[in-house]
Formats: sequence, structure tokens, C-alpha cells
Amino acid sequence: MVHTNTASECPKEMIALKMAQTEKLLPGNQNSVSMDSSSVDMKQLSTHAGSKGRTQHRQTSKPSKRENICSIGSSSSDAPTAVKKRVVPTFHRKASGLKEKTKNKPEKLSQMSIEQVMGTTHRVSGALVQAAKTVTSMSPSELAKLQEIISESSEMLMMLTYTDGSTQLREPNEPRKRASASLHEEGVANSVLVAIQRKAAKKEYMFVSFPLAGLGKENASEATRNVLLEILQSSTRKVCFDAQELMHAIIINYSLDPQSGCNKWVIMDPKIACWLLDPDNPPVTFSGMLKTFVTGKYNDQAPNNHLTHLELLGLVMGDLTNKLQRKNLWELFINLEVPLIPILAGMEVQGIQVNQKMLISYSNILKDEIKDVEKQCYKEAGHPFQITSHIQLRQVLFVELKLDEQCPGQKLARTNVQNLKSTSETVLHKLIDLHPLPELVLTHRQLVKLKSTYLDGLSDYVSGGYIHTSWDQTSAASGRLQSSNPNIQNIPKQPLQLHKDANGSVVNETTASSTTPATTLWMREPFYSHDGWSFFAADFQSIELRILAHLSQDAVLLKVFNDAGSTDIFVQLTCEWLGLNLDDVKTADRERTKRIVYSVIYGVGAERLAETLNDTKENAKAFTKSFLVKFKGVNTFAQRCISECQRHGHVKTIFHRHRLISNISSQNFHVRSHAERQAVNFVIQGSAADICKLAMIHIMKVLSEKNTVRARLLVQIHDELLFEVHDEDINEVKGILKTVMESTPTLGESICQLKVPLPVSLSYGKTWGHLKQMV
DNA sequence: CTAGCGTCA
DNA sequence: TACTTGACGCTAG
Repeated sequence: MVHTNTASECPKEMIALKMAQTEKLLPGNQNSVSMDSSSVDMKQLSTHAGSKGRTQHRQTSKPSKRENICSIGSSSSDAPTAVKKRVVPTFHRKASGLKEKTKNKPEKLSQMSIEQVMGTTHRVSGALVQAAKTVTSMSPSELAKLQEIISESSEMLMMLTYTDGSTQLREPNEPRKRASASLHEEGVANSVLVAIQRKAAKKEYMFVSFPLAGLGKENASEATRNVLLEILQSSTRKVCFDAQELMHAIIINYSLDPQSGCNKWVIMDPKIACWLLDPDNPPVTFSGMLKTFVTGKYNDQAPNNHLTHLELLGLVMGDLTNKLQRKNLWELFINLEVPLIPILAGMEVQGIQVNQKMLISYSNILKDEIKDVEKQCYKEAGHPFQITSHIQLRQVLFVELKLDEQCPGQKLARTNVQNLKSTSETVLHKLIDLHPLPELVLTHRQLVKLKSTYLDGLSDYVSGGYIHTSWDQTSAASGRLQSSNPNIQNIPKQPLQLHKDANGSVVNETTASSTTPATTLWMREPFYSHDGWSFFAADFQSIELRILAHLSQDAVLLKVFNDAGSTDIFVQLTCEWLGLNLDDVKTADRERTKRIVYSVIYGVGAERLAETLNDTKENAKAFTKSFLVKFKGVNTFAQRCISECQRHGHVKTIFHRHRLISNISSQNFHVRSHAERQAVNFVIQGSAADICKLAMIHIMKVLSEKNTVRARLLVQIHDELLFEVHDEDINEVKGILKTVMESTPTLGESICQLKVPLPVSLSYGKTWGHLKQMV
């Protein structure tokens, strides 16, 4: 506990707390405990700011107890939750310093604010001893007093500390050696520190600590947990830099249900606020974020301790709050992004069950296939070479076999930077009739990609039968969520068909006759639900196209989407273009149509469109023209976005999410065109992201209120939510998901009343490999 | 065309 | 040896 004035002003209870022994709280971090041993100034805090190349990963704990963690609704559950390998964004490789300099930085804090910061911290540091009181060592009466203080508090500033002495607000002094070497030693969440600002005296703090690391059953007493929950559930304004990480650590260490109670936790996160203000340059670390606010102001002699950092956190959040309000982003922040934080933390802890044996057996199948293809490649090339090496492949294809000289009239693509002859998929496709090698290489690539990324790569992340992916809220400029370690949003949907031809060698689908025996592998097959539960997917149908219809008010698009009972637009267009019957449209064809439509909308060039259409450049041009004539509103909408961007320097989504696009007025045609496409795309993709997030929040709210329904959210793939639902509750959940998600546009008050319906399609099954469509 | 992440050389 | 970069390919729209 710390108070900023004289001891005489303190209530008796607080004095008692102050006297308590606290050394064990901050192991290996004496500097931050008291002033006399701390000569570290703010400069040090800031040196970590844009330090790049910090690729180390940090884990929150921990082995031990995993029962009870994931019970949903009812108390019983058959789903264990595995240990979470959480890669914390704070230490991520994204080099903030590199990225930041290309864009405008937010305005500096006013001079006033800086004086306030420095003045305040100095005064705080002048207090006798600054150390937090450990909650587990408090007596019942002290706890009661603490609860009273919480209920009367005006603000609570929170952060995680780690066992190496670093915190969420101060990165470690020594760069870590290696992530794998330090996995169990360093970077484990150690405690939650909370500075509770008392209403009575503005600059008086109750400074308490909740242990996390090595939390035994006896320490995690009911009382301690309840106080922490009281803090999290209180209506007092709370602030934390990277609140998702904080919640994640709390859910795990206190064995909380990851998806019901915590959905109500509200913590302001300056990291997210900064990202909303400039989504292309999200802050990575707290000190990095400070740099964008108060550049060059760290020369002052300022103390470097936990409470100082927390005070700074509060001040920065206050400043960001004003900025968000001025930019009309506060509603987005408080109604969309902040409520999403506990949902993401819950998804991380929840994890998804994976059959590792299946991953390994698939991998072995592919290993043999790859060997076969390799042998054939060597035969066709006349000698062995490294097929995965573009340099060696270039040598074989263009120097030894001279295939490029055999395709007259065709301009073969070059690589972007070095302008070398490309060995990309489209180029190899053009060479397919000239020689057997290109197709073999394509097959080889496909197999190697699937094996290394989606089988072996995923297998590395399986822990206790689960994969716990990281969800990142602030890394996509469009407002979309991002998953990583592993990325669970790009696991192939289409199955891989393996055939054996007459020679017994492997070929892929395109060349094999349909009568040859086939092995079919779905990369999503190894993801499976628990006994008695099923996966349940709900996705918005063609959401971006519908948003385009709404925003552009294109008459044809509006009609297509408002005609009751009309079939899927991509199926319709596929029929139209290929002259098929509705029932004859294959999913792969529909997928192709979808790609083409979005490409054209977002301004694909004739050359590249010709490649996807497998047609001439002229025909591609004609196609684009006829498409844009059919949907006249698309072009006028695009021009509107571009001129809005030129006027304001940014574009906005329907929920006011904005993106600064400075190149919109570039003199360089190429650069400017790129910026124009970004502007148009952001408005639509960002608006879709807004609606998907709103749907996610709404559905989780409804599900947690209906505590009889057993359903948990596992994955979000942009327009799709993947749940795991108890078999007995499937019908009920089906109804809830459909009505709640489809009513999403009515929630955003009047701002997202769409001129088109937003239908949701549902599917379910025991594995993610092939889900059955529901009527 | 846009938005991402992971793998390999 | 460790780390970065470019090329490629998978997802979503």
C-alpha cells in the first residue's frame, strides 16, 4: 500500500497494511520496491521502446490444476483445458520503431500533462516505502476494509508482474536469450498489481498485490479470489495495458470459467485506444506507446517504480480517452473493443481439441508422397536438386530446360524486388504443357506446404490434446481479429485428393482420372469435439458484398439480396457464367466465383484477372467492364470513398472506425492507386469486422445469460464463429445463434441498420473437417 | 484486388 | 550462429 501524504492522514487500517512485510512480492526487482535502491530514470523505461528484433516469447503459467476451468453454465464438464502457451504481444517481433516512422504520430501530450505526470510521480516516490500489500497475507478485517475501499474507489490501475521482475509496463532490462531456453524460467506471470485510487483523496493509493505464480490451492483462498473478482466486476474505471493478457493470466491461475463470468469484465486498454487512433501503427510495448506521446521528455530525473508506471498508465488513458472522444471513436472503443477483451482471453484459455495422432499419421502419408514426387522431379530434371529452392528451380527450368523460350508471346512474371524470373504458381501453370516438371513442382509445393504448415506446424502446438491459439485484437488495420501461434484462421478448407496413377506414382487431383482410387485428406479433420458435444459453425453469408450493397445502394445488388428466398449470390453468378444448373455448382467453383467478384470489386488489374480467369487480358478487361456496368453503384461508391479520403486523410467504417491513408494524394500513380484500393477496401472490410465483432459480443452475452445452454466459443474466422455445443442443447443454440446473429444490425442503434438482410448459415458436426449444413 | 500469418532459402 | 528479408501460398472477404 502506498499513500502519498503523511501517515497521520491514513486510516488505522491502512497503516497496518503499510507495515506488513512485503519483500517477497517483487523478487529480483529491488529497484522498483523503494526509492533508495532505485536510480533508474525514465530514460531506461523508454530505451525498450522501439527496440526491435525482440522475438522472444513469454508464457503465462502454468502446469497444475485444470479441472473446473471450462465448465460452461452447469457445474459439471467433461472438457479439460490444457496449459496455454501464450505468446504475449508485448514481446512480439513487430518492430514498432520501423513501422512507426512512416505514419503520422499522435499529438504529443500537452505540456500540462507532462508536468502533472512528473510532479505526481515525484511526490509519490517521496513516500516512505513503496511496496504492495499481498492480499493473501491479509487478515479478515483487512480484507473487509480493502473491499470497502474498492467499492468506494474512483479508479483502479492494474498490471501483471513477471517472475523475472519485468511488468506489463516495463520490459526486462536484459534481452532474453532464447525463447525456448527460457520458457520455464522467465516471463511467467507472477502477480497482479492494483493501485486503487481512493475517492476521498485523489492522489492516495491502496496498492495491493494478488499472487499468481505457484498459486497453491491453499493460497488461492476463496477470500482472495473474491476480492480480485470484486475488483474485476466493480463499476470503477479500470485501466490496464494489454488487459487481455491480464485476464488470461487471472482466468488460468484462479481456475475461472473462461467463458461465462468474465465476459462482464470491463478494463480500459490504452493499447487498444492507440490502435484505434492509428490502426496502422499499433503500440507494442507500454514504453513504446509513451514514446509516441511524450517524445524526448524522459531526461527528467524520474523514479522507476511500479506505482509510478501505474500512475502514468492512468494519465495516458485519460489523455487517450479525450482523444477517442474528439475523434468520435469512444463508442467503438467502449461498446465494441473493450467488451471483446474478455471474450478473446476466454477463447485463448478454452482452446480447441486436436487429434495429434491424426496429424502425425497424415504427415507420414504426405512424407511418402513427397518422396515419390521428388524422385520424379529428379528424373525429369536429369539430376537431383533442391525443389524448394527458387534459385535452383530457376536454374533447372530456365537455364537447363529453357522452358521460358518455348512459350512464345507469353510474358512470364518477374519477382517483385530482384526482378528475377518468377517460379510462382501462375508461371508454372503456363509451362505445364511444355514439360512434366512444372506440374510435379506444383504438386510438391502443395504437399510440402500442407505437411509443414498444417500438419507438422500444428502438431508442434498441441499440448495436452489442445491447441491454444493467440488472439490479437490490435494487429489488423482493418479491425479484423487475428490469430497466431498457430494461425487457426488459414487452415485449408478444401480437401486434398491423392491418387495413384497406373505407374503407382502420385499425382494430384487435376491430372488423375476420376476412376483411380483416391485418398482424401481434410486438414480440419484432426480438430474434433468432446464426447457428447459437437462443433457448431455460424457464418454470415457474403457479408462484404451485402455491406457493399448497403453502402453503395446499388439497385441491382440491393434487389439480389432483398429478394426473399433467392439463392446464394456466388452460386447464382457461377450458374450464369458457366451455364450450369443451380444444383451442379461445386463448392470449388463457387469459391472461384467469390474470389473473382471480390477481386473485381476491389480493383483487380486486367493482367492478374486474366490469370485467374485463365483467359486473355482483353477478355478480362471486358469482363471487368461488364461487371461494373451491371453493378453501377460499385464504382460511384469507390469514388466516394476515395474523395472522402482525399478530403480528410482518412476513411471511416459504419461504426466510425477510421484508417489514415496518407498516400491517397501521392504523386506516384502506383502508390496512389494502391492507397485508393486500400481506402475502398477498408470501408467495407472494416465495416464487416465491426458487425462481426458486435455479433460476437451480443451472442456471448445472450449465451452467458442463458446459463442452461452449454456452448462455448472456440474460434472466430472473420465472418464465422465456431462453437462447441452440448448435443442436448444443439436445437436451442441453433435458434439462439440464428436469431441473435441475424438481428445484429438492429443493435448498433441506428448506425448499422442495413438496407439488406444479413442471413446466417449454420452447420455442425463432430469434426471440423466436414460440417453438415443445417436447414 | 484487400486484409493477415507461417515456412523456407 | 542468429537474425532479417523476399518469395510463396494458405485463409477471409
